[in-house]
Amino acid sequence: MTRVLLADDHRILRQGLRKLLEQENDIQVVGEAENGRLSVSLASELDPDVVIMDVAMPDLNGIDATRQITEAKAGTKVLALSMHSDGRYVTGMLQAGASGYILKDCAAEELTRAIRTVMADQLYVSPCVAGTIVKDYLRQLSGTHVDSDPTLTRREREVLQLIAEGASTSHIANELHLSVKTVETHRKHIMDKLGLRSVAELTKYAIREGLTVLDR
Amino acid sequence: MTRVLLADDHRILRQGLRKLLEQENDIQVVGEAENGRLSVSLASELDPDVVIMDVAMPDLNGIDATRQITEAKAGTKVLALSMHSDGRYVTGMLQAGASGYILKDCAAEELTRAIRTVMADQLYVSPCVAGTIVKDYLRQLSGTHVDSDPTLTRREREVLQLIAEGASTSHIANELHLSVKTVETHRKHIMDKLGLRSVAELTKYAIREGLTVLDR
DNA sequence: TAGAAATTAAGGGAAAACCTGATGACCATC
DNA sequence: GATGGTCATCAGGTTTTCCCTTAATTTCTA
Repeated sequence: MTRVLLADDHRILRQGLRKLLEQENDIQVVGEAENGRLSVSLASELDPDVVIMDVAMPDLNGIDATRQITEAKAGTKVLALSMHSDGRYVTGMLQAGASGYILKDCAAEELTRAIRTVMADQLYVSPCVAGTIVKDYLRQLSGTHVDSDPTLTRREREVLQLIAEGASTSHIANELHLSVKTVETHRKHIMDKLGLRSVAELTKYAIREGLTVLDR
Repeated sequence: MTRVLLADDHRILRQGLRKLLEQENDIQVVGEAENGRLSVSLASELDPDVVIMDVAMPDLNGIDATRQITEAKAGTKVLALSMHSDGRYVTGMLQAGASGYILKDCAAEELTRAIRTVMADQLYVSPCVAGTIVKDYLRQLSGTHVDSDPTLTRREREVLQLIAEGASTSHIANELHLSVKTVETHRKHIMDKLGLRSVAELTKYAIREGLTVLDR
């Protein structure tokens, strides 16, 4: 029996996925998470075989959540379920340790096939996004390995996402169980690394990097 | 028996909704549309009682699709199912003739309740978006006619742009030859009018409104 | 294993935000 | 020509955040 954790910020989608997966007699949904942070703690608590992970989620995005989950327990498979076939999301998720990447545009059969594939220790990537990966791969082969942006640490990305979502310093401190002073330090490091001096600029950077979205 | 047409661009979500709705013995899913244009032609072909309509869809968006459907046949109910609680989407859908508006964040029970409510010729609006509507309504009552950009004054837009470009309060005050206190007041008015609480949110709003750009 | 990077956090002064309140200026309309 | 509205301007006082420096502990890496 494959035990599955669902991580997506839309409850109706989670409930629908649960119904679809419950039809399969070798798959069992053991939990649901409405944001990335919750998915990390539930993954460690429930120890599922597979986490179905949306890429764009509030609080902690799917990429960083995936990294935390796969690093905490290498056996846990993460299957990305995304609206976007954007190359940055795909490579980001796979680099973060995801074992598969499928689109919300796919059929339920593809989802179950993907689950069984990653359970067999193989990668599953939607045909429609595979092209993107190959393109990125070829670009990398051709030597244009551009590392122009300074790399933020995990913690810094986490803090940046919350800043860009409009959270105050004290709110972030609470959320991450840190002192206000620590959050301030992270913010300063982020600004120093990026050469930015305001929340407005940080927000734009976060949007470009896909750490936050423009709605809401 | 209530006959339902599902219009959403994500197949996995449509399949999930279908499974959820099939549990109800007074509801029957008679068709699925993956974009707005298809939903219009399927609505006329299948003549469903209710169309569950995503707001953001390719080809033809949910608002215009709703307008075409309700104009073609007044009896067809449209129930908006959206990721966003943004006021413009909500009012846009309702003005286009939708009988309800619920969020993807809702539970399946809320979806079925909404379907039954609109079938009883009543409006159903998610509690979380009702506030937005009431605010818009009150603003309209108070006399200010609703433009594409409702209530920001010229000065406020000027200040907002500078905020979104990363300028500090004192820099804005200098730039506009104002006191810091005046700039603070403008900022507060902007936030109050838009219902936003942080520079990050203001920045996103400004980007959406084209007041600032994402580059640099 | 030594050095570097990451994460955590404190103190203290400067700056900004937040809340309340207030003054003209302008503008419609009654 | 008095009234009520928004708009634009700003002050005082309180709370919060920002900024700079310093530093301990953990973790990664060469």
